[in-house]
Amino acid sequence: MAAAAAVSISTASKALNDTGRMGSETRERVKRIATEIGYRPNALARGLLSKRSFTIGLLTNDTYGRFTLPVMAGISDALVDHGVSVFLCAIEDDPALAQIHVDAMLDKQVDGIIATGKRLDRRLPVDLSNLHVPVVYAFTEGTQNSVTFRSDDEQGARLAVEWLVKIGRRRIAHITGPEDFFSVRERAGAYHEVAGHREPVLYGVWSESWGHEAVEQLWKRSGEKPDALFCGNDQIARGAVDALRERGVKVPQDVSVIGFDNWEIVAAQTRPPLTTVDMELKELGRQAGLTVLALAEGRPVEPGVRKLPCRLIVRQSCGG
Amino acid sequence: MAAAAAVSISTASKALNDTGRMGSETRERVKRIATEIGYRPNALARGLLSKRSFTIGLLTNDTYGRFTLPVMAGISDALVDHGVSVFLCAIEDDPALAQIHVDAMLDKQVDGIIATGKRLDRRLPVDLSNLHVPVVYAFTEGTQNSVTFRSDDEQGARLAVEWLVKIGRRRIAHITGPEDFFSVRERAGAYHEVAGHREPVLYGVWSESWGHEAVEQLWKRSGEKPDALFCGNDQIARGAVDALRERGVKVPQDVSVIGFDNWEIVAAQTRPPLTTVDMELKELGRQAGLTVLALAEGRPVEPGVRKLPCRLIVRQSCGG
DNA sequence: GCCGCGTGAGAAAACCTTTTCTCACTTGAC
DNA sequence: GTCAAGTGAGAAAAGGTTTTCTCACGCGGC
Repeated sequence: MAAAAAVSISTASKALNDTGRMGSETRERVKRIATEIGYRPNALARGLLSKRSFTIGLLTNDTYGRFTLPVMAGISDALVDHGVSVFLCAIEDDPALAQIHVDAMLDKQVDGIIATGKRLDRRLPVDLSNLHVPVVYAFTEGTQNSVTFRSDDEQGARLAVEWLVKIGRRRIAHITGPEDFFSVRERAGAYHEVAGHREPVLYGVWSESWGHEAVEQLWKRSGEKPDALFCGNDQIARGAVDALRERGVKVPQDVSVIGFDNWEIVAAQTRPPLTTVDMELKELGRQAGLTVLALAEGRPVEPGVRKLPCRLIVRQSCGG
Repeated sequence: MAAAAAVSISTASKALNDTGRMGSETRERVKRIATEIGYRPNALARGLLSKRSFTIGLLTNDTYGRFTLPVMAGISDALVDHGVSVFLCAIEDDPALAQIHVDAMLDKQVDGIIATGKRLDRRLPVDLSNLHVPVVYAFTEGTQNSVTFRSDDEQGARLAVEWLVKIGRRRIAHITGPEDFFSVRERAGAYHEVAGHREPVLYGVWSESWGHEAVEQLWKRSGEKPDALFCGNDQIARGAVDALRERGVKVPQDVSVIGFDNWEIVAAQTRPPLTTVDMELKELGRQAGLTVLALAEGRPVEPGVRKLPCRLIVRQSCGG
């Protein structure tokens, strides 16, 4: 204890926290000695008293990290300035494991929990609705009266299709993932609104090979070919670009392609590099982090779903 | 406090922990009431007394998560059974940020720290050598007298090249990353030992386009072409496979290709799917986790570098 | 009938902070 | 010279748990 090294006991606390009444020279001396001996207050003891552990739990079922990592980076980024640390709990869709992690977090007196996933329209396999700590949902389905952050897929899709229209494309096809994904339906809806119904929507799976196959289907049909492809994610877009190259169709001269996700590793390595929609997941995480913090501190937060805008990342696959 | 609900104060503790002397019917009653009211001991208070927080810190500079995520999954997997939670601290090669995170972890009385990175031969930008908590290094360069876990890249490369030899390939080329990577040199060394010096090693960067370009170089040369490519990672392998396909060279009929990393997203989506070397990073994380735990509990652990064996994942890019 | 021992359960200290309360001493005013 | 006010600093409690210590009671043995 720093007090031992210096003078007293409770005086030390007041000196270090700039509280209480005391002579300025005493205060300075205590502070100096504290830094000299490298004193660090025990956060456990402090937390015991203040009921705040400066710790939050992050629950995710996204083992692969495609979506979680940027979200997490944002959360950490936002909270580190407030002295808050993050427990990472990967639960892999296992309800029992999830419960174990939640219990461990609660035991450790987390100030709040952020639940995140890999899909907007799925719940985590654990019920967080009646905890005595605040819960915020990020990129996963929340409960009634909760605060939920998600990307605005409709706006993102609109951004992409409007861009294609703006650069003069008229026959825009949409190759995307499984129709039971909420995001897929939202993006397809925006696509229809902006592009009209001149070209079909091809639903499939989230893989390069589907992108490849979808292009085969489109180009085998009679009639005019599309002059642009709006793809449901970057992997599909990449498969599509590869298929076009194999057919001798030039990207972006003959066909413009836009992806979704801005997954650097795919989008930037595609030839040509993909223009794509970024969901700004780091910003999403940042806001989620600040929101749990607000709730933990008792500041009021309006419940509901917050849709965060996407951003178009322009690379070379569009031309224009 | 459960005691209030039941009978006494310290008796409750003894009842729940199966310690002390007391009537079995009292013990049972306390336990029953505890579960009824959903009592959970406060880990902060417990940690304050026991000097064990059942918390460890994971420090990483791998923002992208390619290597860290499996390692982390392994750590979490190993420690969750022991009631240990993990603080994730992403530090992005920023020494100041790293120090902030380390300080926060120490304040929160972590029982130990695991440092992990994206490269075997680089240090994290923060000195962890004189902390009063145990430190274990995983997939990053450790300090003198520390415990360090790493993949055995030499053995992994040997596995790959021996496999190629076994299926009858004789002109095996090695396309890999920058020579200043320790892993690159180890893998190239093993390659030379097993394959001899009949084919060159092509050093480049960790990208698909380099794999693509390297194949161009190899096939433009006069003389016999390679009948197998051992690539330094899956991205290079993928670029190589794409280049071979464009040249009309059949994989695996004409040329066998092996990658490194078993990065599912690349290896499994390549056409044909890549045979590759898996570094077993999850197992590496698991062992690192158990090791900090051992150190935290005061059990002796031999310092030094532990090399963990890689495993060959056979898919379709090799034939044989 | 008395003493000692075993048994069950509570009291108290300790862990480390923060915060409130109290006390002693100084100083200024009348 | 006395009293009030003000100032500096320490004492003590609280937070929730574990552990050690103490105490009261009942029963068996002599």
